[in-house]
Order: sequence, then structure tokens, then C-alpha cells
Amino acid sequence: MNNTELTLMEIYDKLFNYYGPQNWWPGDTDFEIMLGAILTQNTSWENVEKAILNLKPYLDPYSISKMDENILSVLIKPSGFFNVKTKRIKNFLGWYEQKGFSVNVLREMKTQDLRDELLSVNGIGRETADSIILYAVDKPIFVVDAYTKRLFERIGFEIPKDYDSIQELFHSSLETNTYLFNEYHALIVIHCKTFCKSIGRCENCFLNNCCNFYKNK
DNA sequence: GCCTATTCCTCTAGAACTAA
DNA sequence: TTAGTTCTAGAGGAATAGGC
Repeated sequence: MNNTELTLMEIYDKLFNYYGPQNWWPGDTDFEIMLGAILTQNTSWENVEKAILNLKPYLDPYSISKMDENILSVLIKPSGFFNVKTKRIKNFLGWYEQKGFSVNVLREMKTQDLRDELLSVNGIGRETADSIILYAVDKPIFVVDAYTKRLFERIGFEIPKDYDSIQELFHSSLETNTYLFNEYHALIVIHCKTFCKSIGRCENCFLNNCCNFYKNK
């Protein structure tokens, strides 16, 4: 149910036509993407890039898993929450080691099983788990974040409160396609950073003619 | 057991203020 | 008036505590 005449696919087309392909996630390796998914929690991507730059000489799971926690926390300091994130990275690597540090092992798992296992790791929540599954493991799962809720609520969709219900809304409305989910989430992020900020820049937004938030201003 | 509110910690954007 | 600096509120995901 929604209060807009547009479908989720039509909104995707509008975003894609305006911004073009985003080709996320910005990482050189699958492992870098996984780390980035943890480091980007509560932080802007610019600061994550600084932390990843510090980690570049050690960017393989073996090196990071052996690294002293104090050193790791210093290296990831630019991304904020460095003490918390150090523990989360170590927890994740403890789980990843059981998989032989192999992304191919993850690819062979059923998506739901993989997600359940990731969520059982202390420090990995829904958004982080889904980001890893979509962008590092290349499995089709829609990543929901605060931008997603804000954008579609403003447009006029009746967005459920809980994460899984929002995700189900997208899964049931869109083709199950890794590239589509990848691009859609990236486009939502860039749109919310450009126009649909907490204080919206609606006057210049190309979606304002179909946005309830703008019409009711 | 499930749901909600609070806490954690740091950065950023924007507002407010000061000095030239 | 402008430029530079300082201050403040808000954003962000996950864990945890507390209430139902």
C-alpha cells in the first residue's frame, strides 16, 4: 500500500536515469568490502576510506586476524567508534576463519543460512550483514537503511517499522536481481545525500513532483 | 520471547559568535 | 560585511536493559 502513483521500479528508473550506474561497493577486494561494511557503521564513507587507507598494507583476513587489537584500533581510528569496531572486526574474523577465509565458501551457502550466521556474530546487525551478502558475496538481498525509510516515507509509501518487513516490501515488489538491488541501494544513498537530507532540498529535487513530503510542505 | 528505549562514540553540518 | 572560529544538535548501527 502506498499514497503515490509510482511503483518502486519506476522510482528506481528515475533515480538511475538521473544519477547513472553507481557500481558499488567502492572496494578493491571482497574482504575490503566486508571490512568497509563494518567500518561504515555510524560513520560517513569519507572517514571509512581513511581507515581503509591505513589498513591497506594489511588488507587480508590473515593479517588483520593476527593483528594486535591496540594497533588495529589505532589504524581504524578515523572511522570512529574504533574500540567498538575493533571488537566487531575481530568477532567477524573469528567467524570468517571458520569458513576458511574464503568468500567462495560463503557463496555456496544458502542466502538465509548465511544471513542467520552473520547475524549471530556479535557486532553484525541486519544492515551490515545484508551489505556483506549483497556487495561482497554477490547474493541478491536488499539492503535497508535510514535513507531508504526516509526517502520512501516522504514519497508516500507506507513503510513498515521493522527492518525485515521493509526488506520484504522491496523483495516482493522487485525482481530478485543482485545488480538491481546493488544499484538501487547505492542510488538511494546518493539521492538522500544530495537532496533528501534530514532538512530536504526539495525545491531542486527531480522527484518533488511525485513526493508527498514536498506537496504537503 | 518480543518490543521499545537508551546508550555507546565520533563526526559533520549548520548556527552562532568574533575579529578584521 | 566578510572570513574565520567555535559551539551545538543531530545522525548513525548495534548492544543492552527494561517493560509488557
